[in-house]
Amino acid sequence: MKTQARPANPDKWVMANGGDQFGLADRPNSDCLDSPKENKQENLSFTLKPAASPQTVSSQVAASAADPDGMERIKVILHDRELWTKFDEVGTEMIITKAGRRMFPCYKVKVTGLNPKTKYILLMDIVPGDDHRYKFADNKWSVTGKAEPAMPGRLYVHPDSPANGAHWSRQLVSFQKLKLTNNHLDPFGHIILNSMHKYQPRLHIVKADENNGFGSKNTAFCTHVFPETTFIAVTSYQNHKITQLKIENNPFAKGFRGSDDNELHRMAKLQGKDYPVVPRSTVRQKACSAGSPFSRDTRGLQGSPDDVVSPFSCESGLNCGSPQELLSAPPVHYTHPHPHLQPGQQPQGYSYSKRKAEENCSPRNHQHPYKKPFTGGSPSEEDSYYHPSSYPPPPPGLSNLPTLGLTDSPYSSDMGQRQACMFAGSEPRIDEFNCTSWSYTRPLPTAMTPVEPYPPYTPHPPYSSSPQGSRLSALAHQSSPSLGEHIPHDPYQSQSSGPRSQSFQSVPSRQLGSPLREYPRYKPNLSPPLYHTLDTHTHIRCGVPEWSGAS
DNA sequence: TCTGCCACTTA
DNA sequence: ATAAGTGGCAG
Repeated sequence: MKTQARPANPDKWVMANGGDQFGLADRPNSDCLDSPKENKQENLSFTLKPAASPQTVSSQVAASAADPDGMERIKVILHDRELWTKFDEVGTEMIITKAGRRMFPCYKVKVTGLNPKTKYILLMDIVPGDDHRYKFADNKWSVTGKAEPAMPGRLYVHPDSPANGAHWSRQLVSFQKLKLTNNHLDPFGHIILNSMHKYQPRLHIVKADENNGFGSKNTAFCTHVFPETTFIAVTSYQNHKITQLKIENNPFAKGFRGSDDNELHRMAKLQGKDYPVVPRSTVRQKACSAGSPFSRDTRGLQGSPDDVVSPFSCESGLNCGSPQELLSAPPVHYTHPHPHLQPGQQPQGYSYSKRKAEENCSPRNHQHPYKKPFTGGSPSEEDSYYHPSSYPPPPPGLSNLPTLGLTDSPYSSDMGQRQACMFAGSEPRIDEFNCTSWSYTRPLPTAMTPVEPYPPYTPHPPYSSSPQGSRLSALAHQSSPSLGEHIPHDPYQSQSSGPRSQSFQSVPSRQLGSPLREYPRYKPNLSPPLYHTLDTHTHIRCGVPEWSGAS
């Protein structure tokens, strides 16, 4: 399979928050920025540049020389990290439905360190956290077997992409419209996941500058992973505590908030009774009283220090990996999947950040314990920004260009419709996920790497070592219409301003060989939103979506 | 387990 | 007003 490089410089790793056990995955989200949808299609094929070699572990400052693209200076702070942590401590569950379900908490990040004039594409993907299938019994999660083959990995390109650094930095980037589905034949471009499997969202920032455009040899990119965003996909909530957290925090679930009598009456009404009934939640909770199954052992371990910033991901010199990598992101996997899940695992309370230098964050990384205890202690740091999105999406046509960034204007008005694009990629796992943040670059297989079946899960996958040379294969995007969104602020956002600790982890770039696996893909043109899916092996497939206008 | 429908809420 | 996001529940 693929090689993996290992980190060249261990030093570089920065510890961020703890790593999770989960694999990492990241995907970009940006709601705030979301704009309306648009479609753009583009194919991208590009090669990644190697990031500069990581230099400093810690700060970005040093990065410049080694990091011509400045990818290492990019810092990403998870918005509303405290909320994510609350869920993570219990064992986050995300509902997946045939029609597609949004994530809650919503994945929003504050991105800093971008060159104001350089164009970037922000995208997310969600990779398997490990290769196990879980069950929830006795009020706790446990492994029941081996994971099913990964589905086609899809990428969700933030609707505002490509946009310049000033745009992305202006407000929170929200991936609010990203939806999760259990329909392997999903035609909407939603991210396809398997129920009762653990996943790790990952955010990728790809430089889409003309000078470094897609299509060209190297494309710098960096990947940020926030361990606290790991979750288990479910068709219905398993842990009552999660249900309660969702109800208490998601505005759309306000109707289920029991406070008061209202609830009793409501319940009674539902039950057709005249008299108040004890709120279900109450009942359930009692039943479930047990502590959360997930102990965050692992996760908890991840600990996030304060906020989670994943500043460095890029820093490592490599910052960037190729987009492909993204696509095929290696599964990261931590050794311990969830903390909760697996007992023996190491606690990740610490986060470490490594630089990508090494690329690998292999499990070995685990070694580095994160330091932080995971408390949520830190105040929120996140961001403070949020914002309306209003970028116009680029015209649909533009999008085709291979280069994402290049073509269009940044959020111009057209964007109204930008949409996120999905790419199908291989599914990487996070095995190594431990790393906190890192960026990687890896050689891409050619654009189309042959498809490989889903790589077996390896605890310590090898990573490709050299950051350089990675190239992206093409990413094709297509536009998809709908994704863009604006995001209102969340009620949840917290602001954090503090210095950030970065908690996120960067993912190693390994190259995975795994290209996208094939999958039945949905047809590109379908429905309303069109998304691009990219197969790895196929190379780009971008279907061009048309955008039908749907939004 | 998963799906469809329900009542409720936000946008 | 409509459209769409929520969890609960019955099947």
